[in-house]
Amino acid sequence: MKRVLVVEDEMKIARLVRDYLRQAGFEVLEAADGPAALMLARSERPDMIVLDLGLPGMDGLDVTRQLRATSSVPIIMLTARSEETDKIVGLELGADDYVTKPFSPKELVARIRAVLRRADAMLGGGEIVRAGPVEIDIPKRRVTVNGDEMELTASEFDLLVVLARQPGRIYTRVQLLDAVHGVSFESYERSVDAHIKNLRRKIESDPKRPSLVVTVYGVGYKFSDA
Amino acid sequence: MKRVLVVEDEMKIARLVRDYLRQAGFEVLEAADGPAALMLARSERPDMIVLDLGLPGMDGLDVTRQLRATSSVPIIMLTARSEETDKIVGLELGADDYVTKPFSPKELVARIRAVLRRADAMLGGGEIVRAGPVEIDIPKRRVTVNGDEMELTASEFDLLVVLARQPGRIYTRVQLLDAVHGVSFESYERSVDAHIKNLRRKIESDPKRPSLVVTVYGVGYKFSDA
DNA sequence: TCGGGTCTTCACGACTTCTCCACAATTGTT
DNA sequence: AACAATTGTGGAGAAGTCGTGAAGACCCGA
Repeated sequence: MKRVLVVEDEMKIARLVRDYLRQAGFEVLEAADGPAALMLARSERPDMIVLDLGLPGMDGLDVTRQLRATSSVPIIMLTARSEETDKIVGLELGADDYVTKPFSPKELVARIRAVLRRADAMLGGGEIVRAGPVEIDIPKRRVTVNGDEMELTASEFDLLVVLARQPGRIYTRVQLLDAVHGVSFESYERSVDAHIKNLRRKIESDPKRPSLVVTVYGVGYKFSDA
Repeated sequence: MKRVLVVEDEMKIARLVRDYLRQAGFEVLEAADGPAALMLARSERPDMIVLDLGLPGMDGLDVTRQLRATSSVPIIMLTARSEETDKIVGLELGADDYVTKPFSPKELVARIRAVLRRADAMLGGGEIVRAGPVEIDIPKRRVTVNGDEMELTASEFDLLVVLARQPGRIYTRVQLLDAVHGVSFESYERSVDAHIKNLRRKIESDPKRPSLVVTVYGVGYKFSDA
């Protein structure tokens, strides 16, 4: 049975959605604001999230960003019809679909089913990136080097995925920062160096002489394609 | 520039979409039915396809199936609100996204961009510049001369790219300085000479008699177009 | 609120590259 | 040919870049 986290501050709508989803055979978790949503998402790991963008306090887009930082859980956004810009930004942040208010519960359920099916199809394929001795299971966020599993932090993982997806391609520090944070956040470029250092400590056989994550002097870093 | 094939039988919608996509900087190809779409997709190899499911004659889902049989071109489906089953089947057939009518062109463009971005990340467009015996892989910043790989510094590489992009075209030292640094930086013009010297040492078979990077007395340098 | 992990930022040393100069070699001009 | 202008070149010092450890900020779960 699939579990859906509904993030909605308006009681009336929340109840409507909850009842309808239960009727349709889903297990429903509820949160009324951003922080609660993030907490529940982490602790309960629902199969998908229905997120109202018009939340008080924390903006719905921020919630999306933060969720996406550590998880690829499918997200459907609820928006008032006027917030078109939000929709677009939302889609770019990685929301899987959105529904505009007013909506029929029937439509919402249909979309939830569609998104879940799509997610399942994805998972079935199981996206795996291989590069040299490194193997990355993206949905599971698991990395092995020569078969040995490594424990990476969120940033280290994101960095490695970007680099390993296209071995040989060189990325600047700014590009890599973008990969780690959703959007280009103002910050010290060289924090990338620190992450690279830690990443190397974990995945390189001789971190002093990196053979996987290679620095390109004056430009940035790349995953070796030799 | 990205090329989008729009498959739509209703003239009004087709025109609306076409105009909006052109405005957004896409090149637009058009087909009004399934067979035409398949033909164009095969002959023109567009970067993505926007496909109306409600086509006369051949069903949009059949088109999807046939496309998928030979290609992995990204597909966005247009559906009328009621055809829910179609949507689901479409996604299972490998469509990348769907948009329900009525839709805003802005939304469509946003989704196209999102899908293209995803596809790009997958592929990694390798731009390659060739000039004489020199081959330059820009994203990888790799240079080969007659197949032998050369190690260039960042400045040498930047210089070479500018010159090799348009063999025969003559650049002044100032222009070449601009190429190396972002904007025209106040500095000693003749440091370009030093870089040219080092570059020649690496890529010319006889650096004393340069045949690739040629000096134009009194003006500057060019890449030989002979 | 605390404790543990992660992320950012900083400062320093080691290293690479760039700039700049002086002088030599070449080219163009008279 | 003689001269002037321009370019080639080696090399030294300046400037830039990277690796690193450590300190503090930050975040999250207990």
